[in-house]
Amino acid sequence: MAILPDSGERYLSTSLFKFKDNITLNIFNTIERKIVKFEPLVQGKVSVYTCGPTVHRPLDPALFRRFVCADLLCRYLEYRKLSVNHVVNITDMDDKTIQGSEKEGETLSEFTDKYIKLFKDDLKLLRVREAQSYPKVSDNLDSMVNLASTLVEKGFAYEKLNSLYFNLSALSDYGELSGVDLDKIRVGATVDLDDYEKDHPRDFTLLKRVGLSELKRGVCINTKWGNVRPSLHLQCAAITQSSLGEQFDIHTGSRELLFPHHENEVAISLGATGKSPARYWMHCESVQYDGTLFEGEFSNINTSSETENKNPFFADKLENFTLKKLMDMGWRPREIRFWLLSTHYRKILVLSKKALLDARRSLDKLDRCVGALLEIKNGTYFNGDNKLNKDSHDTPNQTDKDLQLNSIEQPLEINIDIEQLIYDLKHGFGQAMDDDFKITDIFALIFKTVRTLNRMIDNSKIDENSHIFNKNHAASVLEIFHEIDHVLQIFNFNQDRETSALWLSSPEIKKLIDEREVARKNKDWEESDRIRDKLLSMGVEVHDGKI
RNA sequence: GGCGGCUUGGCCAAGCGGUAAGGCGACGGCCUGCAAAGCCGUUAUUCUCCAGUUCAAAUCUGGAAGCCGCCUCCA
Repeated sequence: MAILPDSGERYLSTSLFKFKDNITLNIFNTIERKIVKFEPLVQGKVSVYTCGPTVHRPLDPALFRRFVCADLLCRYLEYRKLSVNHVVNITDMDDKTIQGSEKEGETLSEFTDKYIKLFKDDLKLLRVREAQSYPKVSDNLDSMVNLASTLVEKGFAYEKLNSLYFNLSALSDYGELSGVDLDKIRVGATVDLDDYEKDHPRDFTLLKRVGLSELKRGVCINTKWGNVRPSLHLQCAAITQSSLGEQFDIHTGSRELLFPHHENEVAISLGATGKSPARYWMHCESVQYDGTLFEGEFSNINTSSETENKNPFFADKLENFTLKKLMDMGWRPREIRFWLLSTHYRKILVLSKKALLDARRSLDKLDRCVGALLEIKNGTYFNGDNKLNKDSHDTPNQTDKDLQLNSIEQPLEINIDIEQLIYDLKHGFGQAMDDDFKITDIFALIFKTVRTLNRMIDNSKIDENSHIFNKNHAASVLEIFHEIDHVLQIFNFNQDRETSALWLSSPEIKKLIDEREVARKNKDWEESDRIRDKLLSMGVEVHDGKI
């Protein structure tokens, strides 16, 4: 008689084991300010647009977050068997890239190509799924000019001293996305209005006339309004239209972009096509730096304000932490990805030494569990020879009655536990992701699972016949870990210690282990500890059992 | 000045009307020659504060305080 651990629900309805084909994904839609059910425009397909980087310097943590959040979305949509078309624009023609290239004495494309490569390298390191396309602004200038023309024809844009501006007074329903009230904003808070000749200070730039140096370098478009360059707002609006059409599914970006950028993208679209470009808007929150990343390293430095100003590290701002810099400081990209995912995307994420250390320790714990599973699966589980020996000698610690009970009841019950564990993991993962990507629920679930697995492994004699935890169990658990890792990309399934066989095949390591065993048997602790340190420095961890 | 967001243990972080998930850290125990890892146990009568609604509030309502983002440069 076995006890069903879950009241038997999954035995009654096997369909619970599989996800339904229709989408039940719920996401927070910024424009509606609530969590809504996601339904793609075209059955089975999803179009996603993410505001890309300006390629004048390497990515900073706020950008990492934007792309890792978009990655989580795209990977999950694919996990749910939807075909994803992800477009990320690249701003390679703006004030910063032009100034940067001038400073470096390079052509614009020489300059931006370097940073485009860096951008893609960083994304790869952070295990971000490659987008379907990365259209460059400089390759889409015609579509921008065409879009601007349409706006002029429809009365939404006007020319003033060779620049083109969007006429906000022509659009009645401006502000729906960000909720701004045009009558109450403080105009000129971040812009020097003297630089512009707009009819109304609220109007925003579509095409900006270029200066003489840009004209000489040919970094401009010749239009009927003059030699100009597209504004950021026009860039994104034109690229979404030319690559995804007048309307697409999901527009993602960071909170900072909501106003004015995304609001203006909507305005351009409304003016040109009468439609809002994206049906769903997803915004991730900002990243903040708490100044602790170099704590300890410079503890000897006196922290008076004068010293702080002199020490470049104390002055470090969030945007100075490039991926390379973080890696130079010893943080692995996987740890950075884990940190980026560890906070819900709509909450502020803090970059701190503690946060990264937490990520590291959590991943270590996960890796150890996965490492053990891999070894069990491969039949090379090596928890110290002693433990295995001990176990094989210790078995008859039970009465005949116990053995009888075990052979009949316990195995069945424990097997069900493994199935239950896998079911809970898969089901819990889908449920949490469907509920606006409740990633913290998933991490809680994973670590709960790890503890359960450790307990099973601990209490089990690992061999072919183990009813509690054997090769097949390990393989099944690894399979489900693999499955959810297609989305999360945080597991490490290629650990060096993947097989103890690898160590044991190394004569040197085998010899050291054997030597250490002899030393331990002779109670020569000094020698034993010395060998242990040596093995550790070679990346081999020994876990002792009883002598 | 406007709009929006946040405030839960030492730290991170769930919870969204039914009596505080999970992780890290710390402490105690098991295991060990000692460690490490793992396991077990302890670690918030209480959720920024004050009122209110309710049989019942961290969760709803009203008010206060603190912190943060954005306000048509750039992305």
